[in-house]
Amino acid sequence: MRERVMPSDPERAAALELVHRLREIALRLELAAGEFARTTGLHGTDVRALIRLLDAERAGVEATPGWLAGQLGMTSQATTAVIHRLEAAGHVERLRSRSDRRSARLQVSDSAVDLGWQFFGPLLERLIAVQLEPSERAVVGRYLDAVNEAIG
Amino acid sequence: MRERVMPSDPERAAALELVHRLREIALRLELAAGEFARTTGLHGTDVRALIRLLDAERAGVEATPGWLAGQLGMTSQATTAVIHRLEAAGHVERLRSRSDRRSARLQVSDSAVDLGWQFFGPLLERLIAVQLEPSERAVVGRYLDAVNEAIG
DNA sequence: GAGAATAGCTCACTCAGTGAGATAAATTGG
DNA sequence: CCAATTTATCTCACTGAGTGAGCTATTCTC
Repeated sequence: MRERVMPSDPERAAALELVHRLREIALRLELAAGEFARTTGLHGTDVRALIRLLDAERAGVEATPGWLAGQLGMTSQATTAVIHRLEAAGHVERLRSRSDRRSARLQVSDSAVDLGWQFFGPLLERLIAVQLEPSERAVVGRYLDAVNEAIG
Repeated sequence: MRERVMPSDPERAAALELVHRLREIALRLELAAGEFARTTGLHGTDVRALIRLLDAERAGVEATPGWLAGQLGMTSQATTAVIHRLEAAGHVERLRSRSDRRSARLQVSDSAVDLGWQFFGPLLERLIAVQLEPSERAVVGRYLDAVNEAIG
């Protein structure tokens, strides 16, 4: 190797630039969630839990307390507390699981969905409004998929 | 309007799909930061602070406690505590600000940079390794820029 | 069916983050 | 140029989110 290839490589620098932009987006989404938490009086963790529960519903996955704990990277006890708070606020219902009577099925209430839509709706609309040609969208989609795979 | 245009619009659905992938990336980056925190014995907030400080350095911005508080969306007191912890761990140095003697200049130590590189280096390499044609990279770059603008 | 594993919970505790308020330096108005 | 105000940060006392230990109920395994 006659010279430092990597850091001076313009291809590499350009790729790094994309990663920085992705991180910037991640940061801003996090701050937006934090702002939502403040305006609704919820805690940051509670908001993250709600989002994960909504994602589970969308994906058709049965959300249990244990599953949620894994998603949040927290202990089951802390997750129990989160669920209690969300339940008290009327955002989540704890239903019996049919398959396992030790477990519970967590269901997000309509009011919580409405609340989230009220706050994130406009943001989501702006994001969706970013127009791309179908071919461009395919390129972006492939890139995001590759990134997701690289992280996971 | 004869039918629900928006939800059934395939363009819209495809755009939404991209947003979901972005959110997935944001979530995974967050979890990676959490894992880094656990392995290093730092707190999640401390890691976020370190990352922001490194970003500031890269951007040539002078990082003060007040600036950091804003970046973290936290009070100045909590930020003082974060800085104390990072200082005690030897990850940050508090230097005098030349322009304002009330304020401090926060500098990340080399050891912290090394530590971060050790953990995030491999991840970053995998992300950079996602190969794109220059034209594709331009498309992705434009999309990410547009998304960033839409969030901010 | 006995023993092990699993899902979730309660209890007691720790410490991260907040509100109130202090200090010190910079800025502004007369 | 000095008093009043604002700004940047810090200390103190407190709250409550998250953890570890350990319990109960149910399911799995042999």
